Amino acid sequence: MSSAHWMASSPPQDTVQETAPGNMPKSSLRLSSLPPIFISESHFKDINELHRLEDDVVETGGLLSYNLHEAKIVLTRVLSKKRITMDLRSKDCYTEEVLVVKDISVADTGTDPAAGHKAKRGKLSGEYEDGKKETEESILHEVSTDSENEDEHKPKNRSTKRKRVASSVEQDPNKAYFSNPYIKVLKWEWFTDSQKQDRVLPIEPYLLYQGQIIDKPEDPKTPGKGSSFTARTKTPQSILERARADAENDTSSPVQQRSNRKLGQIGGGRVSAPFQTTPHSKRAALLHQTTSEHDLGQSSDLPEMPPWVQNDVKYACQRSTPADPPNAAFIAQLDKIKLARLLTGDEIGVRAYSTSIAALAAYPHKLSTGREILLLPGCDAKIANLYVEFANYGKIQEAEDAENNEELKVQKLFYNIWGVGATTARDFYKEKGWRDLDDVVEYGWQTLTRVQQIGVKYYDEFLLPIPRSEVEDIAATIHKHAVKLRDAGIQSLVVGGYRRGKEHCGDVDIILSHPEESKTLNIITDIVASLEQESWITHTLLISTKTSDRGQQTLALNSSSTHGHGFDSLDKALVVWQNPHYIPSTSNPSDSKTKNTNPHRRVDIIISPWKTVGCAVMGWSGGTTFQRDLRRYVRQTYDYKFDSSGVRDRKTGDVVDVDGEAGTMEQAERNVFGALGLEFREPWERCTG
DNA sequence: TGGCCAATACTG
DNA sequence: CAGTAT
DNA sequence: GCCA
Repeated sequence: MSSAHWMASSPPQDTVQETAPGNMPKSSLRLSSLPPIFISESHFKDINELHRLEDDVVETGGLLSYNLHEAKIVLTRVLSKKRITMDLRSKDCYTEEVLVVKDISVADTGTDPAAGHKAKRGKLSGEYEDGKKETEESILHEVSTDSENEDEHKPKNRSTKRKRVASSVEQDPNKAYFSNPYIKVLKWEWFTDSQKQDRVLPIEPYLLYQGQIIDKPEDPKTPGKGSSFTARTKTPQSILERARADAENDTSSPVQQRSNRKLGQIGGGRVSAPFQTTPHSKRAALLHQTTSEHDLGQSSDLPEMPPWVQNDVKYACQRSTPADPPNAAFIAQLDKIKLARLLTGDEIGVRAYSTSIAALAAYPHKLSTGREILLLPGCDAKIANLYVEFANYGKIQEAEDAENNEELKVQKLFYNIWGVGATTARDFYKEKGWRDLDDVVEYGWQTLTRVQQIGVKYYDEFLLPIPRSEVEDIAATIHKHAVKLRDAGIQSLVVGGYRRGKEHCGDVDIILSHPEESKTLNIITDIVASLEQESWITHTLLISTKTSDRGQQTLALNSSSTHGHGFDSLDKALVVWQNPHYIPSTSNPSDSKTKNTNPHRRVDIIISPWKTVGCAVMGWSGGTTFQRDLRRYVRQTYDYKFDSSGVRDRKTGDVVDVDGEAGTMEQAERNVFGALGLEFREPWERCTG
């Protein structure tokens, strides 16, 4: 359709590139006097749509070009500058932004979405003087400060919004633009809108980016990875890098240790698909079919299945799941695939792998055969096949691919920002075009939410594992403050990963309660304030006081009903914690009185009324799948609704007391297990992942 | 083949 | 309302 | 991806 059209490397204006005789446009729009046009394919559905649109442009006499070094106009659906420059670069077109566009009058389309602001990154982690309350506000101030002082690096300041000189009538408003040699990236809508109006619209409101073509910059070093921040960062890196490395090692070590080398290497035979899903009588068929040559020889005797397998017990809360199961290495591979599902937004996949993994984690024997897996709830042919591959080769291609995928690696980086989920991580990558934290800071700082800014700021520190002893210190401090604020009747318990026995914790979760209900009312606010005052809490990411609020309302309206507490959720505060007592290292006295380098920690403080504290403890102590299955179990067997703030009958809405009488939080939790017909599981048996 | 993995609060 | 967190 |  087009080869003739875009070859034009001749001067733009005169190349009245008439379209093929046949297709005269219905529109009278003529673009033939404009410079060559390039259409960026980003965000177009498929190549066909792109071709169609190219045809549209050609029909108007537009001079299509595929060479960015001759095109002066680029039409795109991408909106962010960052992404635009990336697109250009991918076509081997390196540019430098030119901010001032033309000499005469620059219209002020106050809405220009691309009036880019680049927040200077500069001070990231660890760079802030702690001073006292370096609260959220201070961050925001820093932000705005940064962004104001900045933006100056281009000689011509950006959109110094000059008022339009109402350049009269039909002077060509584009002329001043096309008199310069810069490449102009316009919103695609410029074309479609022009089509609609049958005239060449001023490009100005659609101008996203204007760039001057420069030589391909040398990149002598591209440190790329190793640290979340690239060399651009001023922050001293050694600590951060080590920190990150530690964190990563920690994640993989307990799992990877268990070697699988004994398993592999059965012949060189390729494992194609030993287990296949067949619509009917799938399982039976599978059990007899296949496997003979793939099951590593030890074909016949399977170990005796644990009771929960034999009895079709499928909820993770009904079985024991240790932290270091025999098949941890295999599970680690599945975790990689699961992460890929997570990052790509495949929630169903995440769910499925979580279930499979939980079952495998509860399985007490080292797997010997793919067939075994088929017996486990939540596991079927896919998982069995993955196991066979793992057994034969010691690795799983799909997992390796996921792990090495550049795009996923970057998205994972973003996902690890507190306050950034999979969707946003993908958005950062795909739409914004960011590739590392520097990009986030530099190009998007002001678009981040407050908590995301905090998440970025302490990115590395939040990834650091917290030793148990420090968890205990933090808990003791919180407990102490609670007692001070109320009385010695306060009880507290560290839950989360700590309670499950993890050596290193990702955060600290602590539940506070008091046998007297009135003593927990509004205590969350008081505790945060008190801890803030003593500088333990540096930021409050989120505080939820709904229960207390409701309590007060109920009390106000109905002063007689002290027990009318409809529990919905627990009061809680998610905060950033830092030990304010910095002990300067003797070896490095230079930073002695300089700054507190104690790492910032994520701490969740949860308040529970005593009468539901068992539910709170239970709801906060298990692994994710344990909790999920607990809710499913409770729904399925009783049609109740389990919540960390209590249990209710789904039909009547009535509160069901599962807590019973208890003197301690642990006892209360045991009561809940019993009341729900569950065998008690120690916290360290709830490591479902 | 469709449903599933819960439930709730806060933020922008 | 979508997104994220617990 | 598993299951009813």
